Amino acid sequence: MEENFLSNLNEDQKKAVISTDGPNLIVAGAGSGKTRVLTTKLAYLIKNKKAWPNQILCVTFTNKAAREMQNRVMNFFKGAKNSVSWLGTFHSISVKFLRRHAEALGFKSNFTILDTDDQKKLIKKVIEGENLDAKKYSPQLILAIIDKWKNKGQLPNDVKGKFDPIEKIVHKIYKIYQQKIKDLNCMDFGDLILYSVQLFEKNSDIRQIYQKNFKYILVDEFQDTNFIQNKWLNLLVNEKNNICCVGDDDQSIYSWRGAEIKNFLTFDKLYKDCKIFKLQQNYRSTKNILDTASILISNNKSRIGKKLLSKKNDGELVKLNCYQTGRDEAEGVSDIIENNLQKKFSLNDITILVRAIYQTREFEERFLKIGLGYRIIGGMRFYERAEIKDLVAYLRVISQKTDDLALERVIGVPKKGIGESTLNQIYTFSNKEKLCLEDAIAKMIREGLFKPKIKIALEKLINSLNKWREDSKKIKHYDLIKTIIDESGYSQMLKNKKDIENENRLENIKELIRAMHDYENLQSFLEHVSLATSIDQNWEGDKINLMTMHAAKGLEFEVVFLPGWEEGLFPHQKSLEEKGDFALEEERRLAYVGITRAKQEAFISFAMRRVYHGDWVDALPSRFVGELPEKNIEKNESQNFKDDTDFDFNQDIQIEFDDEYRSPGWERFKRKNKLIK
DNA sequence: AATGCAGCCATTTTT
DNA sequence: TGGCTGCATT
Repeated sequence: MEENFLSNLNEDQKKAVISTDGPNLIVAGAGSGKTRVLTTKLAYLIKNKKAWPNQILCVTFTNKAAREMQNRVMNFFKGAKNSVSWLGTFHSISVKFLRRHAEALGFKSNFTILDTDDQKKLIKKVIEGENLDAKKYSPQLILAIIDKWKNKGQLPNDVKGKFDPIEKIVHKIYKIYQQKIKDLNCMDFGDLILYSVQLFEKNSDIRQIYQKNFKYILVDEFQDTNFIQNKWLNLLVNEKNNICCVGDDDQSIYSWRGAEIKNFLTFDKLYKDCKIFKLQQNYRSTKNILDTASILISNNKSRIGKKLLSKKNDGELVKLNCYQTGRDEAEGVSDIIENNLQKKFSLNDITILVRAIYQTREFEERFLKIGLGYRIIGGMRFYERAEIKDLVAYLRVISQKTDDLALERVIGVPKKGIGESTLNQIYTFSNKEKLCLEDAIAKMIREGLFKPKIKIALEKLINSLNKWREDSKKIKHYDLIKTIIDESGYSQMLKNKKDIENENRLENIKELIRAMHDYENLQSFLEHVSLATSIDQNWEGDKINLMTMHAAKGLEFEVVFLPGWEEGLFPHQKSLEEKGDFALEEERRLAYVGITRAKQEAFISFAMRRVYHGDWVDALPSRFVGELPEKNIEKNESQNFKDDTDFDFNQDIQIEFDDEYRSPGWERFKRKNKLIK
């Protein structure tokens, strides 16, 4: 059995697996089998009776990764009944803690998790309540600052230091906002981690229970943890310091979300007797692909530095294609797929990775036109669609009466003849009486504060909600939703609409009902709704994948297309403006992540002109293009221009020879192609 | 209160 | 380009 476990591993991997006790840091390059190591370690701990499955805390970056790991471990132990119960993302594990111990923090166990949309709406309400200019203080901006504080583990009373005028206001809003969501018995994403930390800090008895229980802690993608997540981990590590973190500094791409690479780089300072393992054998990509990625990333100054060795053959050269326009690029990519790739690969093996999600649109249009199947991972997510949010809002209020945000949506759809003014009255009343919206409405009805028409509408709604709550005790949640769709007038509303989108809406609702079957009860379904990540959507059928490079982290594909390598788009201008050289290096890491997703073939491309904001914009090749190693690359720019008689290449260069737009990559690109001396 | 239209703005990445 | 806000109309 033990042979079975370890025989698939190389020497370095084996060492990392069997070093179970004390702090361990595994520095694992792209494609070096870090997930395999982590999974094997998990199984190894169980097999050797070092711990029971429920005594291991294992944190992954996405739910998908958690699920895969769960499956793999179960495969090790065929017929085992115990799954690894504490395996999940920081957020999903936190929810588990918080549901159990909500009272200790003054919450009720059935709290609702707010999404970004809810957060913004709530902040907007606070801004309006404070009579502030919503233009100057956009919810977006305020939320970003609040999130930053939360990522650092600071609740309103902990935030200190010198405030600039804006931060002063934001702090005030933060205070009110935080109180409000607590009153609503809701938590946002940041709260899940933050309150877990607070739970353990304030209740050492509770902390000790878990600390004792978790004999081992395993952490994946450690390079992308932020301050508060690191603290969360440190609070749970037992006195033997049995914590094993896996990561790759070259794949740290989430600093904008508060991730601190410092956690990774100073791990051995925090845990003095830490053992460090390096995995440097790449089993994923061909030599050409790996060399391309390695040379590119070597332009970064701040990195631990490691040399990845490919276990594969040279493979195809990495193709570098230059197109005239964004549309040509989409056409070119689809041509390559149709003419060359479809013979060798299934569509599922082919993925297009973009910097920003809106870039998928051009490809979408093309694939629709020629009838190639595709799926977009991320973007407008399933649970962000209006009809889905509507129905989920009904479920939320039923599950928790105090969810005012959901009730407000419910009041709005289908239309009940209740508008802003009535809503404002209700809000005023609920503030005064310190009641949630629903209770406020009920009381206002009793006191006869509504006009007859409105009273009838609201009375009907309240009665329905109560009925559905009763129903929910008797019938399955996936039947409950059907009742709601029917009795709320939602289905009638859809029937009355006659636009093209309607079919899609009905499809989505069917899919919602189907998805509900996968969950035991209403609450666990609602939890899934708020914590599902973009890559948690369905991967069924044989289709080309479209997603951002961020979303592709941890995944691998036979063929990868990397379009849009243009200055301003990639590296993205906004990131450079914000954080300069630091951001540039992160963009480069993103490029590294992108290239290293490919197993057999990689196609990098850029366009000379592109439609942006509705009009044509000239583009320059990304500086990263100039950093690609000549010997591993096959360039296909020339024939594009040869075929095109309208295009005066020299003239275009002159136009673009503004200092402002000059990028190092472009200079080098031209030199290589003998466009300049 | 609901609908419709004009003009505005924006597009980085997400648990 | 297109989605969203705000204003005017019904």
